[in-house]
Amino acid sequence: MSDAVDAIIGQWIAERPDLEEDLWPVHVLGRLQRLGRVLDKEFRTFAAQRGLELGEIDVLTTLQRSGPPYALPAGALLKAAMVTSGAITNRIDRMEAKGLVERVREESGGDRRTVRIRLTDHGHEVTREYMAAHLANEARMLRVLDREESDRLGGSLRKLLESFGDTSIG
Amino acid sequence: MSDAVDAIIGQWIAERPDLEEDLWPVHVLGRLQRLGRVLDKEFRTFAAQRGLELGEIDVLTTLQRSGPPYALPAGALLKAAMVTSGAITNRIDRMEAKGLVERVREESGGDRRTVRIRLTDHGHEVTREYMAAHLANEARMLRVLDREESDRLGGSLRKLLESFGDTSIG
DNA sequence: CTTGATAATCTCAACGTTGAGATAAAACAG
DNA sequence: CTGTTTTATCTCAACGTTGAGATTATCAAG
Repeated sequence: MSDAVDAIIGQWIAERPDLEEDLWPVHVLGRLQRLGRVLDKEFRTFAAQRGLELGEIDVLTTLQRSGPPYALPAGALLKAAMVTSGAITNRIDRMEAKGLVERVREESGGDRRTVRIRLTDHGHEVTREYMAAHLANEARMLRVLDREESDRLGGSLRKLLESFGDTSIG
Repeated sequence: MSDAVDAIIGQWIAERPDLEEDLWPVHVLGRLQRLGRVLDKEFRTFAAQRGLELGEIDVLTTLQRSGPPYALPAGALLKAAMVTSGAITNRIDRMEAKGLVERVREESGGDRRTVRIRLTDHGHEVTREYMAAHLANEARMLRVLDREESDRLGGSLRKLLESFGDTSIG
């Protein structure tokens, strides 16, 4: 049993034997980096087959799971998506053109700097269909792990995320 | 102990209780997706502090660990980096301008379609310094896991990578 | 009030990647 | 040989993100 990371580590040991003792973090971080690329590609293709961009999925699901009234300020989406303000503006522009979300400015009383992004009925429907298909796809992708190993893996990953400060979606 | 993914799953259960049984893959894949983003940002910053792009690191380390003569055809770099041909051409252009690599076309006998990318002395030096700092940084990032948990985590990640077909760097 | 600082969003040029197509060389078939 | 297919690399326009700056609104202090 060996994967691409084993091959990479083997090359390093052959070329730089002096580094052998220091390569152990690559077993974890090299694989995480590589899995990040693989999953990104997989999810991007999955979304594209449904006419959606990965960043758009991000916005749709964030709004959906935020619950009624399915509307959040642009700034909240920005933090949840871990991207810059320019990226969110572009996403909302595109998604508004597709009829998935709409910009709502509060007329009376509220903070007139904020723009709330609200799921349209169409956006709701697209998101519901997408989530069902996406979760089925994710279950398929994890067939190789039994439930116990999956749980233990999730626990270790949680420790890492916490230690990196990724503890909140607000 | 809870991280951003716990928060996301909690929101989903509140908004869509009917999905609760289907959310378990998110404990693993949601975290992998999120760790991918976090690590990408971390490594990108780390490289930028040394005047390098993440894609450039990719090329430098691939050439270094390939061993003497520290030269590979553009196509090999393309597969190793998991990017398209246009991306590799651009990277080589930039890195050649920085004096990190050089294009070598075989004059006599060889296949004149292929272009071999070779590490320059400067590229060698930059790569050696970078690897030492990078491995120290990676060890620091994994402080939160003891060696046993780290090994077990690496093992589960290897299973996933293999099941996704990521078994070779050639 | 008025001034200054902070906050939320948008604008825009620069950047790296993608993906289709072009170019050129090599391999193969007749 | 000659013509076709395949392989390796480069070209280029389109795309999404970044990051700095502009715009507009709110808040705090005097």
